Amino acid sequence: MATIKDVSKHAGVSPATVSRVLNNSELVVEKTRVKVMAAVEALGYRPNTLARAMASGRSGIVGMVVPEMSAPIHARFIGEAEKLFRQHRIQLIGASGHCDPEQERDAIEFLLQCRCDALILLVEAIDDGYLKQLANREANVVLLNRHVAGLESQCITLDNLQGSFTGASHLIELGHKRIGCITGPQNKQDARERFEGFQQALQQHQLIQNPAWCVEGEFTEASGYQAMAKLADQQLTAVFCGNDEMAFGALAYCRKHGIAVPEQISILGFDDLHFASYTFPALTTMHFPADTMAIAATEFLLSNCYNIETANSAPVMTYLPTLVSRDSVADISPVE
Amino acid sequence: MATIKDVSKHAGVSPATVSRVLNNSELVVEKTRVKVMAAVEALGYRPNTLARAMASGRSGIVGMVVPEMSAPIHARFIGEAEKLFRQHRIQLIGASGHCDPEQERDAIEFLLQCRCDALILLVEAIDDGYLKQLANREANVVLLNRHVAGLESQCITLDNLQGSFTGASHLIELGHKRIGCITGPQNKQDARERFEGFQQALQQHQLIQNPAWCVEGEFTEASGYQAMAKLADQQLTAVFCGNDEMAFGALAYCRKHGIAVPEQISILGFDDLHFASYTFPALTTMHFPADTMAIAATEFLLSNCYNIETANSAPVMTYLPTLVSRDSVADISPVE
DNA sequence: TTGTACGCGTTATCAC
DNA sequence: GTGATAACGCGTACAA
Repeated sequence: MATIKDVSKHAGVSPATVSRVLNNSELVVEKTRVKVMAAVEALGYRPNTLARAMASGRSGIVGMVVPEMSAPIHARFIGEAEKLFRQHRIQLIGASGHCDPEQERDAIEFLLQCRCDALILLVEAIDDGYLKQLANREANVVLLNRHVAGLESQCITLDNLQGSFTGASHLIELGHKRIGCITGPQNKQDARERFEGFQQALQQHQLIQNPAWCVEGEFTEASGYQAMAKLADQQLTAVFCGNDEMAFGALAYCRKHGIAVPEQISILGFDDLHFASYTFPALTTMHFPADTMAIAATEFLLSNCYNIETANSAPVMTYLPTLVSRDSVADISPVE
Repeated sequence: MATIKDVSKHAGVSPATVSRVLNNSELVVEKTRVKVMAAVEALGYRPNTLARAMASGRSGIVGMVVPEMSAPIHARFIGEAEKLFRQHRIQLIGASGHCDPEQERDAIEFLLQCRCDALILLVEAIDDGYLKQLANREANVVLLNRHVAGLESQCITLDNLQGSFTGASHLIELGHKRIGCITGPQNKQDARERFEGFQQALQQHQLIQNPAWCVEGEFTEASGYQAMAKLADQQLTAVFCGNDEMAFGALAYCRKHGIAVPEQISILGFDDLHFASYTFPALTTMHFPADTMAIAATEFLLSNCYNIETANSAPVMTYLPTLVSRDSVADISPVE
């Protein structure tokens, strides 16, 4: 593959001049520029990003760690960020952390070796201390969906507590009193927050909180299905699910066992996955603005790390889930 | 960040020796190796992947282009490949082509500038000529889901035609005679192949092929929904869908309009997305082994580009979709 | 077994 | 405006 030297010889100028032309330096006379561009064309020259990074001290690479690249919600994060970054000729590289402290750490170390200019981290298992040290000494870091004390200005988070509070309140307003809950794994922060918001809503309305009505799932359909099996004979009128996938599982259980949703039982999800509108009944759920948050993280770095000002260079750092009403929740409040 | 020179000074050896230790060269005495490793630890040294790539002429980067990184099926491709590559300390970087020739080309050029050692391409719009030239001159290339004459040995494809033939035949064997079809966009190769297989199956069983029974969709739920609207009054007993997403749309239409699936009409999908088992009724569909194919592509490159032999270094290049029977297709064959 | 010196392809800092 | 030249951090012949 042709190098900058090849181009310079072909054009009869110095490598430095070629570099200037390629980097849109003003200090190049039109005639020279044309000559150089012609040589670039003729040789099919492609600047070497690696060499460029070495020389300039900027890699033009942003790394991103998500739990699982193949999970729909994470794919959305990556997809949106990649699209926006590439418009600015910045390469996003992804790595998966699998919610395991060692694997997350390994992923981060790996990205650091690639000399990423910045890191977008959606990590759950790794400890705060490591992240703080990372942010202070090693790299430009944005934390997604995680709150670390001292790093507030770099955390883009979803207000899970407020979101599930809103969701549970919606159920209550519709007349539901016997409300069950399928929570996510309680070793995860977001699952805990979502459970907490649910509990607070019930508490505020002085509703019964029966431990038998709360089952811990694993954020998967299968676990939602099994959780619903345990909840089925508790005479509940509604079930609040920690995420959509468990809600899908719960829905599947109800269909399988002839429990009509929402006539016999209402089901509320959380995340608003793409498929939520195609279940039967279509899932009422709390919308998680993943796209918006991915874009916010991207714009934050574009501005803070690359000095590129975008339409929205001071992105909002905390997002609120909004209720998306579909067909899986019934209004059972007494008729006036 | 510490460099190899810093480490060498700290350890009191030459940079070359540090390099040897880091690359597991045999020519290092144990005592030296310990000294060096201690220095590495002490300084928190991380080898610079970029510099390493420059010096060795190997970037250790594989690029991958998919139509849309946020689409579930593509996310699966990327996720699987990344997982396997990273075990071998190879970085996968993804870019989206959006099914547009210019954007696909741009994505490829961009990856080439990053000096990827190899490219995994899931591109639909770009022309064969460009790909051939690329494969012959520029890089190690694997084509996913695309057959290019002359590049057979580097194409990992799904036998769409055989798959839809199998699917349609299944419908026919179950007694269906009035079978409609919602095809994907006919400017896409896979959509055409799937339609072709469908037609061949009908032809072989001498069934009617009414043009009014075939509607072209766009591989999206919305288009499947609309297509089903056109098909609803054609007295069909089954509809073959070019992919699952359109089948989801068709399912949604049926529910909305009180058409019972599969009692009144059977629906068959194609792809076997994760979500297919959670629709109502659960979707009968043709399984697209995306995970397996992604792993095949990865192993192919591991072997052919990095000389790393894996469990399965001579992967199968053509895959056959298999029928996954769920609940959306009814047996209406006359009782014997 | 270890050290020296050069090259990888580019940018940046000087002179001219 | 343009051209030498020295970095950037590492791998690797070659020498010792």
